[in-house]
This record gives sequence, C-alpha cells and structure tokens, in this order.
Amino acid sequence: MLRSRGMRVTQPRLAVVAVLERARLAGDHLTVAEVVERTREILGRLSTQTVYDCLLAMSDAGVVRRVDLPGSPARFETRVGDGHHHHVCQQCGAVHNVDCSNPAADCLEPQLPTGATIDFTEVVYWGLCTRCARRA
Amino acid sequence: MLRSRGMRVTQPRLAVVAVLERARLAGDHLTVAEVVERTREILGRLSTQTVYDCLLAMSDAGVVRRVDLPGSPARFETRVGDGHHHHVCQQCGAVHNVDCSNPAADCLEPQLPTGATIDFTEVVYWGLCTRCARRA
DNA sequence: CTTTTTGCAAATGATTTGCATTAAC
DNA sequence: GTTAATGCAAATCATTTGCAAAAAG
Repeated sequence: MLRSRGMRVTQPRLAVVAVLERARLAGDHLTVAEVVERTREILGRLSTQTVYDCLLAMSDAGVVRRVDLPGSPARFETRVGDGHHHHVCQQCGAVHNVDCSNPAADCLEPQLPTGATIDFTEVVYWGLCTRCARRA
Repeated sequence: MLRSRGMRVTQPRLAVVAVLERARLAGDHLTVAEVVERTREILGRLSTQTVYDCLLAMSDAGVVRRVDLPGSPARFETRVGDGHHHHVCQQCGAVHNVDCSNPAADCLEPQLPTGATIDFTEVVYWGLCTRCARRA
C-alpha cells in the first residue's frame, strides 16, 4: 500500500496505518494526539513530529484522508476515495461516517460563479448523535 | 440589531458590524485579523481581543456566522440564517458564497445512525475559482 | 451604581520549521 | 552510498483565559 505509491516503508508508517485501520473498523476518527498514543503502544517510542510527517506524507499520497472539523484538531481516517461525509454531535463532539445515496452532492445544484470548478464536495451534518439525542 | 438581541451597543461592536456589512457587499469573508485591521481604520485603536469578544458575542446572538475552513483561520460574515454554502479555491484560497436551489441538502439522503438528528448542514465545495480556472 | 465590555498580558494548543541523526533502498 | 524519514528543539499562529480599568444601561 505504501510502496506501491512510491513511499518508503518504515516502522512508524506501518504502525500509523495499522492504528488507523483498526480505528476504521470501530468507526473512529483519530486526532494526531490519539494516533501518537496508540502508535506508541505498538512501537514503544515515537515522536509526535514523526506522526505529523507520516500523516502528511500519507495524506499527500492519498492513503489517508484528513478531516478538519471546527472545534477539534485535525482527524485522520483510511477511508478515502468514497466521498463519504460526516455527522458531528454538537453535544459530545462525536464524529460518525455518513454514507449518501447521492455522494456526488450534485443534486444540491450549486450556483457557482461562472467558470469556477468543483473538485470535491465536503458535507458536514451538525446535530445530535444517537446517545445524546436519546438523553435530550 | 444589537440592542434587539439584548446586547449592549458599544463602539467596537458597531464598528465590527459595519466592517462585516461592507465586506458582505463585496462578497468577502474576513478573518479576525482582517476585521481588526479594518475596524481600526474606523475607531483608531482597538484590541484584537475585543474583536474576538465582539465576534463571539455576535456569533452566539446569531448576528454573524462563523465559517471555519481548513487551512485558514476562522472567517466571519453577516449573512446568517439562509443556509448558503461556500466554494473554496484550492489554488488561491478565495472563498465565495454558493447559493443552492436545494439549500436543505436533504436530497443527499444521508444514512444517519439510528436516532441521530441534524440541526444544520454545511457544504464546502473545493475547486478552482473563476480566475484560477482560467489560468489553468 | 451595577453589570458588561474592553484592553493587556500571559497561557494554551495545534501545527510547522530547521537541522543533525538514523534508517530505507 | 544516497536519499528520504525521524527525532528533538524552537518557532509560529490562532485562540483562550484572567483580571483590572472603562463604558453602557
């Protein structure tokens, strides 16, 4: 996965990918701090900056996707290329994946400035997660 | 506009609103630093923290809308309540308003977790602005 | 005259940068 | 052996916090 993209295969990179893959199964979107924490459980020692480097390199290579949500540091996930969106709980901050029947978001019929182009569309749904909605 | 929302009317607040209203006509989305700069042209002296305070208070009161876009500090605009979206140029970073025929984004048919709710939807279109697209 | 807002300083927190050391190829 | 990745320290940038002084109602 890394080598095929012309990236050197290093212990930190392998471990970071492993951590993100494991989080993917749980539906988690990890912050850099969380990735550092979990990767250290695998490797022992590891610098925060190396994790930044890994995530940056892998974002550029399209191996991971960076998700920026206001109010929290950047999060990373290995689900890439499927154009899925995110639901953020306004109460507890939980982030969940949202699949769309119409992932292109073309149905929104955006009235763009003449000549402007769209590469991709990011949609964030703000509301309450299952748990917080139940309590409200 | 401020008093009707139970907010005290102060010189800094009036000036900040004036700056944002002027920017609105030009379609600009100003960062805090830009608001500070332009408000100082009106008031002379003004602290950065006061502008933060003003913008926070007005965001809470629903007078202004805060727009968070990855890669740049928070931006503010007085267009609120109309659920419009934004187009961000990947080349030059320019932000433009995008009206939608279907502003609710309901047509996306999001597959939410059971019981989760949506308060509002934010859509960001990433691509090239008119000028950058022409040059490409 | 009471409460909110302002201004200043300092703290915080995420992220970036520079450079020597180390590891991958 | 070259080149790229790592580790560490320091810098940067946006934003928040605490508190005394000033202004609004």
